[in-house]
Amino acid sequence: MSCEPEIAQAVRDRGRRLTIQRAKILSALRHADEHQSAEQILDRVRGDDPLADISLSTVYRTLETATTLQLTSELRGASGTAVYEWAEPGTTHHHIECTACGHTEVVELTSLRLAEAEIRERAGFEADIRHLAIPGLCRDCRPGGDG
Amino acid sequence: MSCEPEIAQAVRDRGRRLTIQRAKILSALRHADEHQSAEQILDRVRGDDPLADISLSTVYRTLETATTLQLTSELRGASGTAVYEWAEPGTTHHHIECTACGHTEVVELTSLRLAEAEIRERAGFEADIRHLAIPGLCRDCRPGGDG
DNA sequence: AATCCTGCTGCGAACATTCGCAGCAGCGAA
DNA sequence: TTCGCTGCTGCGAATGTTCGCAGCAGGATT
Repeated sequence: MSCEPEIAQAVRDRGRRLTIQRAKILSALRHADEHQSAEQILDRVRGDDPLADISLSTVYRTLETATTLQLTSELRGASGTAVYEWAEPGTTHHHIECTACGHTEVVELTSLRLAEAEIRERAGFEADIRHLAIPGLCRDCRPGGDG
Repeated sequence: MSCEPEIAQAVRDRGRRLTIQRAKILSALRHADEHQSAEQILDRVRGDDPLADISLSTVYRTLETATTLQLTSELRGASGTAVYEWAEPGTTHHHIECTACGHTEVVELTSLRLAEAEIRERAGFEADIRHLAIPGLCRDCRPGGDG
């Protein structure tokens, strides 16, 4: 697809090598319409090309690298399985996950911008809160109930 | 120690059974001066009483339950090993962890109160941001460097 | 004090993820 | 176009955590 050169460029611009494994893995995630686990990504890659024999280790390593490069983001929720999504540059969103029923919603929280600033001032850290999983209780599960 | 009755009460008040395993596990964490992994807690329990043969599964299950009951909090950083700490009621603090070197610091972020309110309004979730691990780059690891 | 219900535990297996190592391949230089 | 450095991959083992199941034990009731 047309965005593959962009992916290639993005990887190389950051001083990493573009391997066919990386190209396929990142392209699969780029074109998925929702977040994917490592195994799901591997299935997609194999679906596109059954001869592509990429190891699961490589999927994990590629996603780790790409997350460092801010091309993707990683979410480790309570489910026990980490999921990954393509991080469209300049976009921000946050996942809130019900610790009781597992239901998740996506919200963009403007107040977290303030948190980034506060962290910079107080600790000198450059926090990355573009994509974060926040635990909580959803409307249906919280003590107060529905209302 | 003197706080064991309080732990016992806290567990029972929440409708759970107080087993010797839970008492020992929670007491060990309560008296640790920093956050502990499941394995470290098990070592402490065995250190106090070498005959106490508690399984690692039980440590994990107890910590999961206690976290649900808000007696403890769980932090899953990038290190791959989850750590737990006693959650003193009414207290709040946040861990920022450098994704490059692993260095962590503890800060209390007042701006996250706003985030809780924003989440309540926007999604109806009761978020629990009392203790959260936030990824970022520390002063030494961020591109800008030391300054 | 004895009884019962069911929540909790220990065990071992399963699962998700990371690591170590030897060999392969991207890409810059010649 | 070839060469060489070294970053990347596949494999399999190790690690950290969760799950399923059978039996035990907390604590309410009598």
